[in-house]
Amino acid sequence: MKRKVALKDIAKELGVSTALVSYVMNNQEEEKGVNKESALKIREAAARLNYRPNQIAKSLKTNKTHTIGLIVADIAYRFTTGVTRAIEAEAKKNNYTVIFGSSDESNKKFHELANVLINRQVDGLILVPVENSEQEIEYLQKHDIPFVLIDRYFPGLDANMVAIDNYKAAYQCTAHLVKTGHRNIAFVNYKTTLFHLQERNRGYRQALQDNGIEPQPGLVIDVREKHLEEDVRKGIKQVMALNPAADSVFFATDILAIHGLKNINAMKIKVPGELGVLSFDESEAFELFSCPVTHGRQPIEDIGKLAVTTLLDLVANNKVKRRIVLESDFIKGKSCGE
Amino acid sequence: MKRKVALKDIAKELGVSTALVSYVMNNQEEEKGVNKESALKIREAAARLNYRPNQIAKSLKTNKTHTIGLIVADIAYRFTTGVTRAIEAEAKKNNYTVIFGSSDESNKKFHELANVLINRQVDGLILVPVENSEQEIEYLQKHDIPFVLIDRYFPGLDANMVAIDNYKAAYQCTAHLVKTGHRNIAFVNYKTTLFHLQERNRGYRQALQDNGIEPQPGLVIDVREKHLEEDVRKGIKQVMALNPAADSVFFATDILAIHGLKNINAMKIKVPGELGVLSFDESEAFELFSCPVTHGRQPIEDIGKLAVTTLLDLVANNKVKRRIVLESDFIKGKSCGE
DNA sequence: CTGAAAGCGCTAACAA
DNA sequence: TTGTTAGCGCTTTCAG
Repeated sequence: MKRKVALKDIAKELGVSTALVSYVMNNQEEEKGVNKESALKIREAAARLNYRPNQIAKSLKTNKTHTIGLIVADIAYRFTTGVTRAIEAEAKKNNYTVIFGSSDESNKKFHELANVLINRQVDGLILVPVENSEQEIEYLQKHDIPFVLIDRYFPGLDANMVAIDNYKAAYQCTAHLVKTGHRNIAFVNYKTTLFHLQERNRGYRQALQDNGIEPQPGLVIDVREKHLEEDVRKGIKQVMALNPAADSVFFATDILAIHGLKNINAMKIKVPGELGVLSFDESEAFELFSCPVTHGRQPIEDIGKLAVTTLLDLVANNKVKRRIVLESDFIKGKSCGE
Repeated sequence: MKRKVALKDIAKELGVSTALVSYVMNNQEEEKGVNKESALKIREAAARLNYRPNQIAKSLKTNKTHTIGLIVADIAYRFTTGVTRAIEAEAKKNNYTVIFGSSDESNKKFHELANVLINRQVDGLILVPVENSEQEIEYLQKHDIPFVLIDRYFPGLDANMVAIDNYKAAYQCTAHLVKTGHRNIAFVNYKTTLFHLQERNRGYRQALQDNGIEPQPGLVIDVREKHLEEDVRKGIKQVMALNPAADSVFFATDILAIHGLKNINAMKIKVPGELGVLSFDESEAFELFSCPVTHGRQPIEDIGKLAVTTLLDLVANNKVKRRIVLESDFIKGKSCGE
């Protein structure tokens, strides 16, 4: 790469000081009362020499990078692409850039990424925490590093966060299955300590109970993340083989639903005839299924947007404390026999 | 945020020079011949004071940020998530970080993003160029900014790139439809000036010709990116209404295929019975379709990996010139009546 | 084996 | 209205 042109090059070219050039390049000509003519000359020279301010140098001086670090759980999730897009857009609106990494649900990678981002002096972090990442979160708190959790959170940690009410969402979904005539409702969820997924579990159970339905242990499928395909396949087989067999399945996440539907397809189970299906969170893939899938929907745009605004408030004034809980939507399809 | 601890803090704490601390923190104790004891003391103090090297300062000094800028066309594409993941992994292996932005197929955004990334002193760029971005590319060339194009490229521009042979891929796909007994093969593609998509067009035409099939203008559907849903819907209707109607459809991209299949579902057209379907590039969504979709597949992992290695070679020695053209795979499903 | 010091490109307080 | 200059945190040369 050629030697880059710096402030002092254009100062020298024009025989003015670097301060003057700096003022003009930062559009402070007004407040600093720079002569209109000088300003013009400087702009012209900057354009001619193709001057590009070195953000690195600027950051070192101002101790602000205008950068947000984002750690997502898995780049392949629909939640991730949606929220990343929203975060990027909102960040851009505020003149911030996003540096982004995926933990792939690994606590080790989560930790490493946080380190890299902090060393790069990001102004703050937006995090989708993974299982067992409480320590890392506490570390950030202890060291006053501004951050906002999204999607997931830990009940015991008083951190800034933007998420939905997972209990309520799961309750609504389950209640919808009951309302559409189902009694033997299977529930497919990850086997995890993540609080937001446990909340979905709680919502499912409570809705059953409130409708006078005895929960059947055989209808609850715990899926190991590492054995996703296998466990979903076995789970679907299992709930269909019970007596009485499941009349419906509630998938706790879109990924689980996709794998479930794949198997339902393969097993030639009719939806909604033989089996009602409901998913929490949606996927574009649903549109190719033989029947519109009824599902809950997170307000992904809002989550991303609020995460950024909260974080920037936090950066500006580190006394902010916000726990934002949003409502989720519910999209009626035909997969529950509505 | 609390005041961070810097090199000189730990130097002062120990009564040694910053140089010594710097050597140890960069694991240069051997080559610089630092006393083992001093090294130990320094490491201990660094840990105790929770020292974190300021990458910004380091970058300013070394003129290397160890950062790759990545501009993708749309974060929602499966190609994007796959290639981003591969790029991130390979970058990490080489101790590089990825800063990432999405142009959303807009040339303006592409330009702005390139600017931001360059100002942040990324060591190099990996780009999925958008329509009409030739100027930007030429600018980068003129200013010796290291970059690699992926997925898309411009035949007239002699730039480093990693992509597939789109002509050949489309030829193979079309030939497969012929081989499986189809003659009235519709082709759905974007109306675009992007070379790689035109190449798919050329492959389609040539395959028809080589098989003695007269191309029918009515079977070629040009989709406007801004009117994706509408144009695909109308297109499917149109090719089914022709006389003779289409007996198969070849979708030039996964997105087009998804929208096409959605309509095929809605119109209750039987695949493969009434209509053969073939897609170039795949989507997880295909798995929920009533029948396994035959499709071409780009070697996404390889593209990402090779893009990074090429870029890093380029950064180390700007004389590299590489135009890497990869073969694409072909996945047989059942959607062509195989 | 260790320390002093210059300087990366920029900002901003202060002086003129 | 403009110029001078210290210094952000780090690397690295040179001297001791």
